[in-house]
Amino acid sequence: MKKENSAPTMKDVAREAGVALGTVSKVVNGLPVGDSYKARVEEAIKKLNYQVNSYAQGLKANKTYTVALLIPNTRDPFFGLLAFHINLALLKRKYRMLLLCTDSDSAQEQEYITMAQQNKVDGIIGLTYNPNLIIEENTPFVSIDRSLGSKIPCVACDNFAGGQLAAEKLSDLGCKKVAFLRVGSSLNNEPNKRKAGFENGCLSRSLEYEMKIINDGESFEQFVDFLKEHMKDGRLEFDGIFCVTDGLAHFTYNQLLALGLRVPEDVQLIGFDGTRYFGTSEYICSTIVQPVPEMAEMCVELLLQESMTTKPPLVCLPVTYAYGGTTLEPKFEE
Amino acid sequence: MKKENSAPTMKDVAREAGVALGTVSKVVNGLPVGDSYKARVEEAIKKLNYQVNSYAQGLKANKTYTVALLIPNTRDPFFGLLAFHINLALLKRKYRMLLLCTDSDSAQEQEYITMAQQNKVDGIIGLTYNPNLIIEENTPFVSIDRSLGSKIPCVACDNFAGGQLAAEKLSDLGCKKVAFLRVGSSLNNEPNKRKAGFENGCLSRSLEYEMKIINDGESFEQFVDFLKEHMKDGRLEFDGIFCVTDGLAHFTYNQLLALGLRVPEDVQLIGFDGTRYFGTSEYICSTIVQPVPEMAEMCVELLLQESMTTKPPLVCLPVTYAYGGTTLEPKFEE
DNA sequence: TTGTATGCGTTATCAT
DNA sequence: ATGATAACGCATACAA
Repeated sequence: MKKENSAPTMKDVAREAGVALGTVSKVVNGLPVGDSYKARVEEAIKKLNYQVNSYAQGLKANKTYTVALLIPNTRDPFFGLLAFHINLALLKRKYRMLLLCTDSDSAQEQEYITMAQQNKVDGIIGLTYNPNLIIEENTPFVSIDRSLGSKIPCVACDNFAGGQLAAEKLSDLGCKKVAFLRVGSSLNNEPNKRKAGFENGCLSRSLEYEMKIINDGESFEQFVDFLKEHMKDGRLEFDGIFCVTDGLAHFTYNQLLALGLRVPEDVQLIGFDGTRYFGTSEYICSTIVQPVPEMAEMCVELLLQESMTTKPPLVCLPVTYAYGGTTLEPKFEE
Repeated sequence: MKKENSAPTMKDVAREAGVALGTVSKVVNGLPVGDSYKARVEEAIKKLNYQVNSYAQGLKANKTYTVALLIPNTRDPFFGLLAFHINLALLKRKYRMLLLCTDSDSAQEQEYITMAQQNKVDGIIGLTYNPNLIIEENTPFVSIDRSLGSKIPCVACDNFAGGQLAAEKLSDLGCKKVAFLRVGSSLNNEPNKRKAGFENGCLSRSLEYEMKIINDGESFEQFVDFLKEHMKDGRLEFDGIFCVTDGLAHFTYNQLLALGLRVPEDVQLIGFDGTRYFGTSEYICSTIVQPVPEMAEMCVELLLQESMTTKPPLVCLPVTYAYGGTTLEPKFEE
């Protein structure tokens, strides 16, 4: 009577059923076993309410069916959506997910990677910002939105095409002079390509444009100043603005209203990400939508695909444009 | 040469350092060891890049430092915020969190509880809807927003006080006749108390009120019909509306505008939850704010508090009112 | 087909 | 203080 209240083990089941330990293991794992034995074992399992200990299983198999997700938080709508779909994709495959919110702390990112490896996870999916991340070779890793070297696959939406699409849409909707507002990351990550795509789109449409780029951590007030500088006689020089994220678009929307401008009549506004009210309602603004479910599936697929000898270093998934009230209605298009 | 690429084990470290297995264990766990031995072991650990296998640890200790969180999703802002703070609270205590999004599927809820127990988690925190959930006694459980029996602590905000506060605020802000809009859950959960609190508040202030309650899954169109029925000569009979969630408040806001009404000038609107744009910006509407960080801390505290012999069956945390543009500004108050 | 024995990586109890 | 050894719960190769 070593442990009164502890959960029953295979040994307990074997004793209860009057069979050997190995037999129980076989029944549990669906290996061929005599019918009468099988029945007795199953009865004992039910009686004792036995459940296999997956920690012990993992110890044997050196496989844990667990994947860690490193992400800044689940409070930002984009991150929350991403975490949700990655969770579903993993659970669908009978994998468990360890959530590690880094709270945008680079030191935490490194620490949690170590923690994940101690947990002997089968792989790690990470949306990280630490520029000096050290990834051990022995744990499969998939990065989101940022390349971590050619050996580690990176999954992102097609940010360049998204920027381009934004420019083309603004042009299609009748804009003559547009602006690009961006909070720049010093990191060399995929979302940075939105700028190049936008410029490319403007050039191909001969659309006049200007850009205002501030650094991460700097005050958004600079955008307000920028807008004010381009006001003349109560009118803004721009009739279209592309913001690098929906969050910035929302901020800009409020500023434009405060300046007495109408959106979309005076200025049209396009954001990026595809953020919706309450996760599922309307879009908060007209936006370039990231294919989050597909990105999640791709991350999981790439991570668990053992057979792939050479994994693609960068996968870009297609984006779409969605109307969200801050551009002229589709029916107004030519 | 059994496993070429596998992670190094304690045995490998012992061999490398030329000491016994037990000595390595002591060094790792900070138990007294001779200085020269300690140095050698630490050097070997660094050289081999050794990391303890917490699965094996858990097997021995029958403790895994892992907690499972059952939640419908992380896409809804409230759930995303809650998951984030629970994750932080657990990580702060060196606990790991298994995320199990149920996608509002009752069958999944039960299945994931079983899965969590197989994983030998040290406890489960659950925000669930399955009316017939079976919780094994042997795993500590804390429920959010719904009582699961006197043996299982339930953590929630003070929903009754929140409803009451909403009524009082509307009264303070000058409302004469108000309405309560609610999507009812057939479940006997805590948020249902918002209704009773609101009624109580209206009565204590002698505030005239009416209620429109639809069942979960029914169309929101019924609310639109309700509003239209109470329109007379382009004016609404109500000058204040309390919605059971911010999501419903947002929907109602749009409907009111479509009916040609001004918010907050013609009708003031208060929601519930404290939802913010992008998780951290302004409130989406005037709202009763749930103390999410405190609720998260309380859940974790109650779950891990071994010493408590008798845990409280229900803990209600205080709510606050926040201005969010759909009520008259505070300065307008008397 | 069924039972037995060994090992997975760690901790803890022993002697030494 | 240090080293050997048993045990945690399970899977499996092997013996019966």
